[in-house]
Amino acid sequence: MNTPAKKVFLIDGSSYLYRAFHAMPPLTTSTGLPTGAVKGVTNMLRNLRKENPDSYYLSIFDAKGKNFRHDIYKDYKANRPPMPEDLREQLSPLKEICNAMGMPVIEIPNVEADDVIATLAVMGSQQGMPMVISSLDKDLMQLVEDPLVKMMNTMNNQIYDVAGVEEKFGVHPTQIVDYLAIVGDTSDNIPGVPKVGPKTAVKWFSEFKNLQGIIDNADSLTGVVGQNFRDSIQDLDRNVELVTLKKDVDLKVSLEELLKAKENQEELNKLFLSLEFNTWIKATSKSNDNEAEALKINKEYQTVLTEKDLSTWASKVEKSKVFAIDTETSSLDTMTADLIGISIACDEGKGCYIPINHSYDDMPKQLTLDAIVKILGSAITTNQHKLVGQNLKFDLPMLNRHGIKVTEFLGDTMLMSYVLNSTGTRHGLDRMAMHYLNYQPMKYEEIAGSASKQINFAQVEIPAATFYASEDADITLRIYNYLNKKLKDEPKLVNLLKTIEYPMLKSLLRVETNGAKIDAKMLSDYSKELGKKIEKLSKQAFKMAGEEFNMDSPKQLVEILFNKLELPVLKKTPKGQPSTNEDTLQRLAEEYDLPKVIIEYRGLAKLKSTYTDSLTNIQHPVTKRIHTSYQQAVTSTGRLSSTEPNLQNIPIKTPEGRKIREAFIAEKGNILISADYSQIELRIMAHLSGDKNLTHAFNNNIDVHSATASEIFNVSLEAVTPEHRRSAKAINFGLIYGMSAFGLTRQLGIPRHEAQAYLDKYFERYTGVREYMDSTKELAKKNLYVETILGRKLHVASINDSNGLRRQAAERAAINAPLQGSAADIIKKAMIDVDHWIGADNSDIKMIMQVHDELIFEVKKAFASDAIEQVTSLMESAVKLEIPLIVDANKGANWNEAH
DNA sequence: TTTATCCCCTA
DNA sequence: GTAGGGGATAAAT
Repeated sequence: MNTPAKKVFLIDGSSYLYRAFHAMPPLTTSTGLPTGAVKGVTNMLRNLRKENPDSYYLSIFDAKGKNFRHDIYKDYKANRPPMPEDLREQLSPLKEICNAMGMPVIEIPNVEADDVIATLAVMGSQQGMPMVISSLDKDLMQLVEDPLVKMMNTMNNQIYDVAGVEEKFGVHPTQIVDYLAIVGDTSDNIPGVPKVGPKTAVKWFSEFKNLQGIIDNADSLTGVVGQNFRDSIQDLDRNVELVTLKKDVDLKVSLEELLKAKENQEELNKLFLSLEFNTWIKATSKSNDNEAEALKINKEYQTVLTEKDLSTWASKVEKSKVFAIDTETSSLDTMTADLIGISIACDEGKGCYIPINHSYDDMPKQLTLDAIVKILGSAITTNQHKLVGQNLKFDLPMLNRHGIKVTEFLGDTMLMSYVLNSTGTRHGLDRMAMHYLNYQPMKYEEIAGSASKQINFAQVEIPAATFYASEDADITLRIYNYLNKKLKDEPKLVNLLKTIEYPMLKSLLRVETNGAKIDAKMLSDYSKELGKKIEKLSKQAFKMAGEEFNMDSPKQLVEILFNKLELPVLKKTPKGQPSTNEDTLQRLAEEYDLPKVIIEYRGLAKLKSTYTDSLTNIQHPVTKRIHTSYQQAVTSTGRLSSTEPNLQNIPIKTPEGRKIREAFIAEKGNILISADYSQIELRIMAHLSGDKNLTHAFNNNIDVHSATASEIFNVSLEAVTPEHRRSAKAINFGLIYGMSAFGLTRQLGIPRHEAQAYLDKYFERYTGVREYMDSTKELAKKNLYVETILGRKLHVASINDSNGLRRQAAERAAINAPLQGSAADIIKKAMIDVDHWIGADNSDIKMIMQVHDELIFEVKKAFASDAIEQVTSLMESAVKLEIPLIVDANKGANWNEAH
């Protein structure tokens, strides 16, 4: 061999598969096939090969069957639990990937992977090839005695040569076998000498060189460990034999043959496709019809600067079956932002950008907005039923404000993706492009910079803007086409989009635009008041602590409470730090004073920072109102979420907190109305389960918690005490959350067996509920999703997870999802109906907020009674259930009064 | 400047 | 026990 030898990597497949299985989240394909471990190992292999491109790779797996070690020692590996089912399922996909990557799989029946690796290492080394064993198994360290053999932990890139082994174990690789024979190996169930661990073993080896040396001097070993060693001598030969790797396994194939393997990209693409590792699919030179081909569509993006080109695109819009549109703007505030440009795509791979308001030196002349509205705007308006976009809740107001009237549309890719699988990916354009098209579009930061260096889109040069904006429209169109195909098999979801999500988008637009009026003066006064109280409390706290510290810092608080003042640590955070949360402080407050002050401080500091200060800050400069942004494609269950600010977590529990609600007011001559569904999730539970007792309570307008208390405690409805009712309420709530006796114990502060007795009694009386919960779990396990009353599919990925904790969490989520999700469906339907009734530009009544089961309106005082009647009626009849839906509605000068 | 952690507000 | 958003601090970059 004259050419320098290439390295050969020996991959210990099983070892990595196990490690990845525990390290990776429990991913599955859309059909439920577990893929987390395969993904983890494949990723590792890809990285390894990237680092070492000019090398050979062999993958060694454990094969079926017992081996000679089981004959020597019947308990060999006897402590190994069987491979979890969802790991076993990943074994053969991984082997296929290894083969396709040109890392041929070697498994020899009745031979352990370690012995195969040892054999290969010797074969390679004899031919002068550097061998790298990629494994986590310390048995293999013995092979490093060969100067051509090294070990590598590919998870952290640590390399073990002779020095590395000595550093890690304190012994030379030639001593590893003896070392393991003494110390033992728990993973293989090989018992070492009792009480002898690494420290003692290393000490002995440094003194007596090897196992024989130690045995020869056994009598001189002192103490219990010395005696233990003398007692164990008869087992040590066996241990040595177990630990020593076999280096002469008959592989039936030569190393040369194995090293001829080549990667097969087409095969690999097929595997990646079936495992849904879409981002790894790579185009092959040979044309075929897999998804990767989408990448090779040529991009033809045009800048439109003349009326002639504009007309051409207007007629393309007219002739197209579907076109995607995207707007570029000067800010994210649709009420004030300037329109910087519009991009359009009518065919995949082809798009245009029409700059309108770019502003920089040496800029080409742009078309006027007037011309654009006249030529293109009318084409868009008359063809709006073919318009698709990504998050049209943003683009529609931008277009409308600038004279391009769009009230209808064909589709919104964000919502299409959301209804298909709310949790499959996030539903931003970039993430969807990666997920569905395996394509990474240009990022906004790439052309506009990021953070403090970010420039306005108007300053982006038109050629760069053309590429970025056209690509967004193009990608939107491609994603639309892709998802539209997927929706062909999902008529219920199409219906959900058309009857709920799309109308909801338009209603939300109006709600957001309406905004809520706040009393900024009152908030800032309250903020000052809170500020004073907070200052007083912190001074008090500093005095008690004997020093000043940052009370907002849990870390510093731990230092004061538990180190300086030596209060007992009752609870730790997940990361191991002593917990200082309210629950813990409350318990400490029984004995100590400082925790009490901190609790009070925290409560007020929260109100000030999160509510009084930030609400005043976020008041809109023009309207002076609060315009939240409702996120329609974020939650797993179908609920909305609210951001900037979050109007769905305004305090209500404490009097201090409720003062924040008093700041939500109405314009002069107006009044607020709040209408909320009563017990909606429990009612849905009654409807879905058909449980007789629950249904009876709701049909006869009986207080449901009292009814439950009466059933559980065996007393008449009249005899239910407040304490009974409180317990029953906790159970009813827990039910919705898929509770366990453990959770109830914590909630009610009662012993576990008592909580269990309540639950048993509950399910005895409400058999329909029990059956519903069981069948929901079963369905979830079978389908990997559950459904809401309007047919929304909610996927529960971990429902068959081998990890008990994860699986149970998924089961609880599966029970909760149809209840929470159906409630979300119902209020969305109600919002659409109410919004429809209100109509456009109605100054008598405006819908201004949604808080999951509550709608808030601002109405003319004279119209309040009519409004309450109409809103109540529309909400109660939003859907027809087996039990009535009840809405409580109230009016008031502010939100606190109205609620 | 971004990311993680802890805490706390809602239905 | 379910589902969210977000502020402040401290560490990582």
